[in-house]
Amino acid sequence: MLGSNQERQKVRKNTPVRMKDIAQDLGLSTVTISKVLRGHSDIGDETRKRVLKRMEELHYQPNFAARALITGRSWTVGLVVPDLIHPFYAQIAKAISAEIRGQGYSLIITSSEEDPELERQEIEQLLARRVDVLVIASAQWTVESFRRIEEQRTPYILIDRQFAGLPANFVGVDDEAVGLMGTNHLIEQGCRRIAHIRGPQTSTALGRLEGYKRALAAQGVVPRPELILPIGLSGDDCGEPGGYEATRKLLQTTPQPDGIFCYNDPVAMGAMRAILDAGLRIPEDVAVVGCGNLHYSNFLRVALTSIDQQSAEIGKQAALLALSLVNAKETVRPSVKLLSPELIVRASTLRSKAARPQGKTKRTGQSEAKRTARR
Amino acid sequence: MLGSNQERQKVRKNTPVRMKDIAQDLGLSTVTISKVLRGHSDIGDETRKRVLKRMEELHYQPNFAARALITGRSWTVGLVVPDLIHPFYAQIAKAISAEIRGQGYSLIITSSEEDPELERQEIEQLLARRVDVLVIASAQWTVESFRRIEEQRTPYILIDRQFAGLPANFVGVDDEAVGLMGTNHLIEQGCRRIAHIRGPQTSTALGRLEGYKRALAAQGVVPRPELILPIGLSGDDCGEPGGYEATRKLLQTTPQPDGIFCYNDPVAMGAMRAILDAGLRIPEDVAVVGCGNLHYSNFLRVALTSIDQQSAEIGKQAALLALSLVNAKETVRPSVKLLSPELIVRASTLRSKAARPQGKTKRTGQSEAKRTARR
DNA sequence: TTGAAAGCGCTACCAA
DNA sequence: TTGGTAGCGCTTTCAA
Repeated sequence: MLGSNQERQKVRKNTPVRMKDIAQDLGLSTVTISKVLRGHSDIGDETRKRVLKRMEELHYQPNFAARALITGRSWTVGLVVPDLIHPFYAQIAKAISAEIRGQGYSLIITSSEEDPELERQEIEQLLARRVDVLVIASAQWTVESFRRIEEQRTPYILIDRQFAGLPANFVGVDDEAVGLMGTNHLIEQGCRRIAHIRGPQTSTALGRLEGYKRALAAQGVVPRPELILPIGLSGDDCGEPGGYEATRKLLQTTPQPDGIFCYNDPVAMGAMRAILDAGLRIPEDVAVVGCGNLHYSNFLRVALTSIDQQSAEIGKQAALLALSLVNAKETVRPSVKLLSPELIVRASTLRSKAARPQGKTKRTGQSEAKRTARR
Repeated sequence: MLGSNQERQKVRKNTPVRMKDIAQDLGLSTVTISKVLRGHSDIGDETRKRVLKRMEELHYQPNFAARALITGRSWTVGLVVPDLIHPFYAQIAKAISAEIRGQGYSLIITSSEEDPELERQEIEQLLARRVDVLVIASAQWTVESFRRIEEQRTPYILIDRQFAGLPANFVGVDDEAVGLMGTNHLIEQGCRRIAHIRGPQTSTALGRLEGYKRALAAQGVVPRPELILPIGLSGDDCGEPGGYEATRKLLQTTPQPDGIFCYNDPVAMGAMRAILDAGLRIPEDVAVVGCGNLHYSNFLRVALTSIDQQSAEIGKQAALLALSLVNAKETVRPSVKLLSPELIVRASTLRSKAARPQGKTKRTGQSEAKRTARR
């Protein structure tokens, strides 16, 4: 046994073990080894055991490239996100990774930096690598990239952001429900003049805006245009500073808004800073709701009520859908999964006992904070 | 032109374009196509142009698997981190990705969830995929996994956490300098009884502790054991709640500490909460320094002074080192890159005008906050 | 139950 | 300057 091993080492120095090596050691053919590896039934029990034993001994690792070449499957999932640092996407990446790991898949992650052109290139690169399936949170404005993917017949799943008129697989939160939920919560807290700081022209932002309007409409309130502001400041940087600027403007309208539903948490943080800077109280004078439930929402000067977007669940569902797509024999028709958002109530909207959470709602204190360490 | 394309499509339906297809179309051999693709010099100008044109037209994409099989290089970098959601690691991942993108490499990312066994499996998986180089922020206690990597002769780089006695490539921040810097800053701010909430038994935590002690020693102060506490609460969860518990204990010692140097930002956040809950002021009664400079440090009830760990720079340096390793003809001897940390002074330590930042130090207000949006 | 032969798409080597 | 030949390590097919 050991003898033949050493022999091999002599001949092939520093090269990984191949099926051929095992076959030669055992006086079998590579075909037999291959079959054992993949659990074929037509192999003698005795032979199977010998082969498995030798594989162990030599730390045999099948060569993915060779396998991919012949099967046409790379056993990789490609993920494209606009920004890996954003906890929302990081969480999705983590969930996908965890879900596919057990099935022998690996995850190639790329970050498009919110740049459509870069995203296009990244997709090309992943297609060239023949990933078995693509999961994309797109920063595109057009659907052109997706046509290219379809040409290559690589299955793909959009997450987070949808495209009207593109019949593609989609997993994301129901953004209209997000808008409804946030606005209704403010109404329940007794807010009467509710403003909205809206996001860019994405399905996400438009959906939330729509939900905001519908919630008001349900109360017979006609949305006042001066209470719907885009995120302040132009350019890419439309987070905290943008929320600050927009809120400064909002506070100058009379009568002042007494509640603000914000496109996302950074914007809400900016809004809160502007409110505090103006000498007003949160939530007594102005209540604030964010979206995203970033994990630090709890540690702000005023803990921020936010709408959780189920990032882990989005990742998980996307992964499951991805696995089903690669295993599908034929092209299946696109499936759309809309997840329900969840309201996390914190201090920024909690006005006295008037608070009466309803529906899918969670109240929480500091104890919820369970995050991280070791760095 | 179009004619031959359609012909091809007839024969090979739904299969990606191969070199062979282009060769046949143009009456050349695959070898010529291959050379054009890789920019070999020994190809006629005329031929090169024709080939490139046809490649365009057919959207030719080289098959990575085939190329990998023959060259033995997979053109992938494997990254293993303990937790993708942690901004520190996310930032590193992003920086590596950006750095290798231009060189034709893709990044396979896996998260070990701080679980050594899972990390071992992930490394095995990546080795089986023949990644060209591994970058690992390890959650291991032993060096066994690394021996396996060395056996396979895959170059690897440790980041963030080091292992004593393991001569491996390393890129990380100088943790002793971190400890020195944080503690010295507190001293400069006039703190006299400086406590330390220490982390687990990793190189990172031990280095910071060492720096803390050295800074005190330089002042002729002998560190008092009752002022050095491990993160409170046992178990995995040693972040914010742990910092809270440890600080509650610290505040019961007499005389009370007037400054706390914390292992990381979550711990510091817990510490601040405990201090405020005890009715004390930050920084007047107790000043607090964290480590990590998580991007929300600015938005806390009291903005947190923190020591930045250069995550982007770590990622970049690791990527450059990785690229140099895959291109190295022979095994090169391990290189160790220790980056200098950077002190970011905020409200949690800024005591009146007594503040006189010195050395590599940055003072900052809200304006520094430049983060994200579109979600 | 086992294995010989063919070939996946590409590149290395050397001859024309 | 161009291309034939010979594989890379594996799976597929089909014959023994």
